[in-house]
Amino acid sequence: MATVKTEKRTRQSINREELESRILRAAEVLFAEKGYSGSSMEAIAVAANISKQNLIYYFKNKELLYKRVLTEMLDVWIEKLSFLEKNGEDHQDTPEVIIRRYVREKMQLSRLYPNGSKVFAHEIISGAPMLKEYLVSHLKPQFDRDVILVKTWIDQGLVENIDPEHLFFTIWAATQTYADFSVQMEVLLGKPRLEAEDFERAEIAVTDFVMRAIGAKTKA
Amino acid sequence: MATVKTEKRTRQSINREELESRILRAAEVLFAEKGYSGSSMEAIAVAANISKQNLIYYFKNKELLYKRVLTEMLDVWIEKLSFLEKNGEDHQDTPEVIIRRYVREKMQLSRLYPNGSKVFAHEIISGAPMLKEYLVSHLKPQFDRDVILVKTWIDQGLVENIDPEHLFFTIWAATQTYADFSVQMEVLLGKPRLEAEDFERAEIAVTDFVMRAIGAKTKA
DNA sequence: TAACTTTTTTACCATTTGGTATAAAAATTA
DNA sequence: TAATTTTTATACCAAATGGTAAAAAAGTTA
Repeated sequence: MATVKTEKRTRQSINREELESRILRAAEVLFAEKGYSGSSMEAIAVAANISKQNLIYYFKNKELLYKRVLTEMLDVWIEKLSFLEKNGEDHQDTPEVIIRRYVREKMQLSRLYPNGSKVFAHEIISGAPMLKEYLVSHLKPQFDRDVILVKTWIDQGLVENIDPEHLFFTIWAATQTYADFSVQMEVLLGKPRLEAEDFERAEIAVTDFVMRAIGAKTKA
Repeated sequence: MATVKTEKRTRQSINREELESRILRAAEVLFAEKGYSGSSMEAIAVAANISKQNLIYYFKNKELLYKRVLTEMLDVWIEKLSFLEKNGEDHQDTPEVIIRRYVREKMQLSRLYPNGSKVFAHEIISGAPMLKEYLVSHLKPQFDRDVILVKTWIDQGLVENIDPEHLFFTIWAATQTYADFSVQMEVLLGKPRLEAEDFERAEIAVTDFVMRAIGAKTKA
């Protein structure tokens, strides 16, 4: 579609890219914590260590910046979410192996991109005003295929007669909660931060739940 | 502490109560959709069908109003969350019966108070600035007792050797997601709204997952 | 080095926001 | 009915917000 211009890597273009991603990271943190309305351009600029007007030079308005943060995150996200399909058709992995890997990948997303997850959560809870279209065009087709795959597993007797749609809802909720609701867990576990070992325990626990739920044996 | 004044039920006091709860409902809807910063006093007033200055007469600032919305919701919430403890000690219900009821109650909260759930979710995702203290003082003690109860079940061989803390995290996440992420589900299920039947299916699915996860037999 | 492009800074502004001060109106009580 | 309290409406404001206009500064290229 668009003419791909092979960027010359001048000092300027390098700086620009670096600054752009610095802005995006700063914005992500703020949007995660304060939501869209609660994050001012001024505050984002300060967090990125530039002037507000310079921020506006790079992202000409707040909505554009917000959408960039969202889509940058979804690029990573969706790729992982399509895991099931990709691995299910190519290889001949068992449902257990596939789902086990799927849960692990989702948990890693929560651990590695907690802010992205939170921005996404705020957005969905708010009715997905900026994202609904994307959900319809990108997530739903993939979801439909994944649901069908699980149904074939059920037909083949590979897993219990579970509810495929709600299986996905439960897996997503159970894994994303470790990013979105981390503060609640910190309080309840009496820890200042969720550590790597907490995520490991969580991954084992959630994986075991899901394995038993679909009727697979638990691997010790 | 405070002198309990037995309110005389004049026409004024009745109107006041009715108006106050109308404001709280309107505020809840807005906070759920737009978050704290995204909901202006003006917009809340309009939604409650009064003037902004009149709103301020009833709730002298935004933070106070927000906290009232939160605590009104938590009163309902926490009562249901203490379900386990209450029923576990008094009656001699089996873990299966208790957890089954617990999941059902949580699902009902998502169905009946989706806005409250969303306000709560926004708040926690944002780091619980207004609620952290409450979580420490109210939710944690209760959580600790519930965890101990599950541990005794495990010791008595009544349930599988599950991870109690993460069992609760998973149940909460899997049930609350039907309030908080309803928009995503609507898109994926291709429905304009989640209906009663969706909640029924969801409740069955989630209950089955949890039952299998804890190692109880599924009731047909 | 000169022309040109990209980036940064400075100054400004209209609108929205949460909130105050105050007086008018309505309801309650003595 | 008069005095008092509660509720509502009017006028206003300082601070913050997203954004524009324009020029200075820095970097790139011919």
